[in-house]
Amino acid sequence: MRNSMLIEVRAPFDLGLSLRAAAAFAPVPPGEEERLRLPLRLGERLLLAEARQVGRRPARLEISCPACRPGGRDMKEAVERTCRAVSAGLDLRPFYRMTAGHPVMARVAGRLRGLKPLRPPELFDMAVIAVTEQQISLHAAYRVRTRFLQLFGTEVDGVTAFPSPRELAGRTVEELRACGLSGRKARYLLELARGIVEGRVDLDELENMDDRQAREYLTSLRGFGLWTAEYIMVRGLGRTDVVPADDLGIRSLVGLYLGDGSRMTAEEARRALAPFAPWRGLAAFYLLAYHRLLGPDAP
DNA sequence: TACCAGGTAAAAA
DNA sequence: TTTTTACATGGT
Repeated sequence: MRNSMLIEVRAPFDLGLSLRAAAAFAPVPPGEEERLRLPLRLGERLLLAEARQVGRRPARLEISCPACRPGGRDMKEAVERTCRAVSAGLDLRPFYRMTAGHPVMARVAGRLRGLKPLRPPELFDMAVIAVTEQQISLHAAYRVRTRFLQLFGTEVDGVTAFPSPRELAGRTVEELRACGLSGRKARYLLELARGIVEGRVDLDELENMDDRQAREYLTSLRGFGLWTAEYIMVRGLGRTDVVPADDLGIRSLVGLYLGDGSRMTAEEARRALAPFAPWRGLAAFYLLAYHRLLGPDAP
């Protein structure tokens, strides 16, 4: 056994396309990167896993973890976590079958074949991302998050990992505000981090909940409203039927591609996406990715 | 300079 | 109960 493994993932899958789509949401020039580099927390250790695609049909990834013990339990977990991060088990074919007859979605899905949503390595990371993106523009949120990572993150082989809940829990509101978070958001994140450390909150439990339960659990946390809960569900948990319809970007985009071009209300966006159940979240994700990579705003 | 931007909870009415 | 308001940063 080596500390690198070949893993078959559900085809169709295009890692490079998925990476480009993920990168297109950040206000920085897209890289040429074809590898996924993923900082993972295994127990108290922070280590880097890498994945690159080595086959299309069947779709295969080579997953490596230099710091893992060859054949060890840590290697096994690194592979599992990496698979989860690339939505390896997601079967896109039923989604493609469903969109095949749709005047807009057929073209969108056809141009993005093999695109899967990439998930952050930890749900806590996703919670931080979601809270930073509340209300302010994505660009402003990105700047805040960059400072957050500079101040509180840890670098592993050139990739900056988010702080663990334990690492963040020892900070103060003032320290968090230094990266541009509002006092409110700083308190939300500290409250979450401390809740996790003290065992009152367990984000990993969300994996075992259905959509309704997860929505309820997340919205019971202070600072986590419906938008944040659904945003975390679709991006962090890979829930393919969940759409944060309150989201300004989604309302604009659904209006643009499935409506008359103007921004919809949340209710209109929900109605417009209803025909795509149980793939409403994936449909919205494909529209977003299409718009960023190939649409009028594409570079 | 304003105003808006992938919201939310708390205050005020 | 429902409706305002404060909050942070960054682009236009």
